[in-house]
Amino acid sequence: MNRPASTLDVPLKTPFNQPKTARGEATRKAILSAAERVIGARGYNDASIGHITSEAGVAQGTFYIYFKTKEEVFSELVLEMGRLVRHTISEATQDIEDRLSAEKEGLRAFLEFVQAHPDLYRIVQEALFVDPRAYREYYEAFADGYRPGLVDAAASGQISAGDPDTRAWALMGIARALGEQLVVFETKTPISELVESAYDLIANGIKP
Amino acid sequence: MNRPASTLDVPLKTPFNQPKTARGEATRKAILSAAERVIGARGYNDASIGHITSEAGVAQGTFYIYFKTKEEVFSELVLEMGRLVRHTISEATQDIEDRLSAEKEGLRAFLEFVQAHPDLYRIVQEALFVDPRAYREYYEAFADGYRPGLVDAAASGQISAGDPDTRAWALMGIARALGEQLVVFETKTPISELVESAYDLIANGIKP
DNA sequence: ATGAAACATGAATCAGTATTCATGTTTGTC
DNA sequence: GACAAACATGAATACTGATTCATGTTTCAT
Repeated sequence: MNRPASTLDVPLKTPFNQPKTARGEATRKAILSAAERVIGARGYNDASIGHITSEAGVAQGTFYIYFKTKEEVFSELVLEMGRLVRHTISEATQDIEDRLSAEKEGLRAFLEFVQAHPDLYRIVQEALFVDPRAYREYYEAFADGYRPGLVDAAASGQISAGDPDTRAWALMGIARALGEQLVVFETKTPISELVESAYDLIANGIKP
Repeated sequence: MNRPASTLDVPLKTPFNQPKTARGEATRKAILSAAERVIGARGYNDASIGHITSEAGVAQGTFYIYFKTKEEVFSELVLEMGRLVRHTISEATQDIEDRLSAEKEGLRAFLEFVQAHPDLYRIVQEALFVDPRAYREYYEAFADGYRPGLVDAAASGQISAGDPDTRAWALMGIARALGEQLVVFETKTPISELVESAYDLIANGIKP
C-alpha cells in the first residue's frame, strides 16, 4: 500500500498493551473474537462491555487489560477486516493476467468473503459513525490498491481509457451494493449470477 | 411506488401526535429540523434530546409532545429523506425520453441533492443500525422505482438486455459511492466530471 | 522452588441521558 | 372575556453501562 504521505498517515492506534505470555495472547484473541460477534450482531451501542466479556468467558475488568476503551476494540476490528479483505482479494487475483478477468474474480472473492463474514461487514459500515478515521482508512486503502491496476490496464490497452479515480470508486460501489444484497437484504440470488450480471455491466455497460 | 404487497408493508409509523394549531406545527418542524442538523453532525447516539431541543430553542419536555421516542424522530427523518430524494430524481428525469440520458441526469440530480443535504445522507447510512426497517424500506423503494424503467428500456431496445435487479443494485451502488465521495471523503472533483466519467462506465463499460 | 511480573476478578464508581410529570401559559371558540 | 384544549416548561426520575481499583491467582525465568 504505497500512497502519498498525508495527514491521515499518523498511526491509527498503537496497541498499547500487547500480551506477553501465551495465556494473555489467548485471552486477548478471545475478547476480540467475542467483540466481533457481539458488535456485529447488536451494533456498537447495544454491545456492552459486559456482553462482550461474558461472551468471551472473562470478567469485565479483564477487558481493560487489553484495550484502553470500547472504541479501541472496535477500531481494531475494522483494521482487521481491511487487512483480511484486501488479502483475500489480492490472493484471488494474484495470477490473473487479464484485467477484465481479474475484475470478475476479485468481485467473486469479495462477495464470498462478505458472505462468510457478515459481522465484519456490518462493522465496517458502522465505523463511519463510531470511528470515521478507520472508515476512511479502510476505503482509501482499498481504492489505493485498485487504482494502479486500472491505470496499468488502461496503459496497456486491456481496458479502455477513463478516469481511474471515478472508476475505482464506482467499481467499489458496485461490489459494496451487491455485498449488501447478500448480507443485509438476504437476496437469494447466487453469487455466481450476481457476478455474471455485474461483470457484463462492468465490461460492456448498458448501451444497446 | 407500486410494489407487490409484502410483510414490510405494515405501516412504518403512525405520526402519533399531529399538531393541531399553527404554533404546534411550527414547533414540530423546528424540532425535526434541529434533529436533522444535530443527528447529522454528531450521530444518533451522541445526539441527546437535550442537544436537539436546545438547538430547536424549546424545552426538553416539548420533544415528547410531538415524538414518542428518540428513535421515532430518527425514523421520520429517514422517511423524509427517501421521499425527497425520489421526488428530486423523478422531477429531474420526468421529461427525458432516452433512458441513457435519464440515467445520466438522474445521477447528476442525486449527487446535487446529496451535496445540498449532507446530513440527511449520513442519517440514511446510520439507519442500518438504528432502524434497519426504515433502511430497507428506503433502498427497496428506491430499487422499485428503478427496475421498471430498466425493464421498459430493455424491452424497447434503448439499452441492452440484462438482469434488472442486479443492474438496479449496481447502479444505485455507483450513485451511493460517488455521493459518499462528495460528503464523506470531500473529494474536490466537480459533480459534472463525476457524472461524465460514471456515465461513460455505465454506458460503455471498461472493455477496450 | 520462589519472587516478580503478568494476568484475572467483579463489585463499586461515576456520569450521562431518555423519559415522565406536575405545573404554568397560550390559543381559539362560544 | 372566559373556558377548554393545546402547547410549553424544566426539574425529578430511573436506569444503563463504561471505566476503575483493590485484591487475588498464575506464569516463568532464575
